[in-house]
Amino acid sequence: MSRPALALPRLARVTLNELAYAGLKQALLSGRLEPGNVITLRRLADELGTSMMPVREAVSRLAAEHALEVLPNRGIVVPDLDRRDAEDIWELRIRLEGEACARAARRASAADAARIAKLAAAVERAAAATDLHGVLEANNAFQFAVYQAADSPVTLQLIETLRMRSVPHCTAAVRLLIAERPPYYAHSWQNHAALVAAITAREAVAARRIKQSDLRAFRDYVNSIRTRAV
Amino acid sequence: MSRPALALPRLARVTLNELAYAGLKQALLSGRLEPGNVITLRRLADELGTSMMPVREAVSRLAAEHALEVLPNRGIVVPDLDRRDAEDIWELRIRLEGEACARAARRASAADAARIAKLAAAVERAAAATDLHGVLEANNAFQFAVYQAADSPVTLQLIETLRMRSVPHCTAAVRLLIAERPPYYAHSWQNHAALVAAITAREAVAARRIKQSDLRAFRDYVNSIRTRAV
DNA sequence: TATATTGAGCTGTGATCACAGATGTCAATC
DNA sequence: GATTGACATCTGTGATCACAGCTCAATATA
Repeated sequence: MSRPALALPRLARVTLNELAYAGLKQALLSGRLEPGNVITLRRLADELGTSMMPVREAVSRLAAEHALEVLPNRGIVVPDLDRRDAEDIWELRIRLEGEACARAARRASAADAARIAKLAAAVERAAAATDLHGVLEANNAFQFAVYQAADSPVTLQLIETLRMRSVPHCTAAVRLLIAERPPYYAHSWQNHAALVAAITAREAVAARRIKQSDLRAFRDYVNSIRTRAV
Repeated sequence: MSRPALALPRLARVTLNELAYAGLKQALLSGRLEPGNVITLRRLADELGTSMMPVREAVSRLAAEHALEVLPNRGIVVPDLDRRDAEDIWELRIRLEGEACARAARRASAADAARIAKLAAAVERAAAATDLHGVLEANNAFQFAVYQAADSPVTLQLIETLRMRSVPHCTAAVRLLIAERPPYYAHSWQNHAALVAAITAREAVAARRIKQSDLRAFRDYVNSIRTRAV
């Protein structure tokens, strides 16, 4: 037994593969990749300063999760959702994210709650600056802090998968939202605040209800923008 | 416009990557890969008669879904679930598969119901022959026929992900079940029959209830076997 | 006999190359 | 002027190779 005994959870070396995956995931969740955007393995590899190998594995993973789509000899594209998949995903997000909020309210420590409150404030600041990616990033940080407090790694993973498909579908609408409708989303901040309050007060039922009605309202807004755009 | 106009949903060429992925997925869902089994990229490539390339992408995908785990310089292993992940996954399976059964009851056509009934009978035959992989395969065919009837592709995908992690966790218990406890699982067939009946009769609430109580009973059986084994 | 050490043989990771297929441009044709 | 055809270019896929790091068993050491 020559291995240093305390290296137990031996941190796996950070592979370029993982790096590329994390980068693409972040790009999807922050709205930097939008439906229709076509990218290329070689271009991505150049940007990362690596060969195509790590990138193609990362893309392959995301394609398996339907977060990206590989067009045989044309490139890689961010897929848009057809009506049916969109409905499915909204329904599942409402169910899973609602439940995660309820769990978070039951389990969050005071420190968790404080951290969550801080992140909620950051979202508001980013929106005030009409910074699209800033809003989406801050919002993700806020939401995932809540879901992390729910202390259910598998649920967290499913939510991530769903959001990677859902966010690009919503990006255009969010851009409009923060650019043109400040009064509209003002009441979304009230929901954020209410959620933070419910979690702090350990009111699981209220937390679920707030998150679910917020998501439904957001879904309706996105749908209204999209049907108008067509 | 020289392309034949009717090739619209141009069927993507079947890549070796996809083939390897499908093979591994099937191996996991049918209990041919059990927790602790260590495999190797090179061995898998040999078995498939290809290079390592397609296999490693397939493994990479499954590792992203936590269905496999890559041990840095030792090989690839089927991970077993710790208590917390196991609880999470049971909870989510109960929730999602229950809901899928309810949807299936609402939407299944008569033809769907008939097909489902046939597949349920096949499970029983496989169990009578104490054929472990046969049981798991027939069971998957039956269950997924139900979930397919639910007509929610995204839900189906999430259920698949969860089952790829759950099935290996249960395989040992199922082996014991079909080998030593025929009277025990006899009442599981009653549940299958009841589920088929509920779907045929379009009783969504009953379908959900039956599936959920069946899953809970199965979970408890698996847990009892596992704690006994320790 | 128990412990330490070496080294050969693995492992997955990443780079590079070859290739079939699709695309889009541009000239030849009617 | 509109259509067709061919060719150069670019795509992802798969094979092959080099390599650093770990494992594990045989060996040396006390």
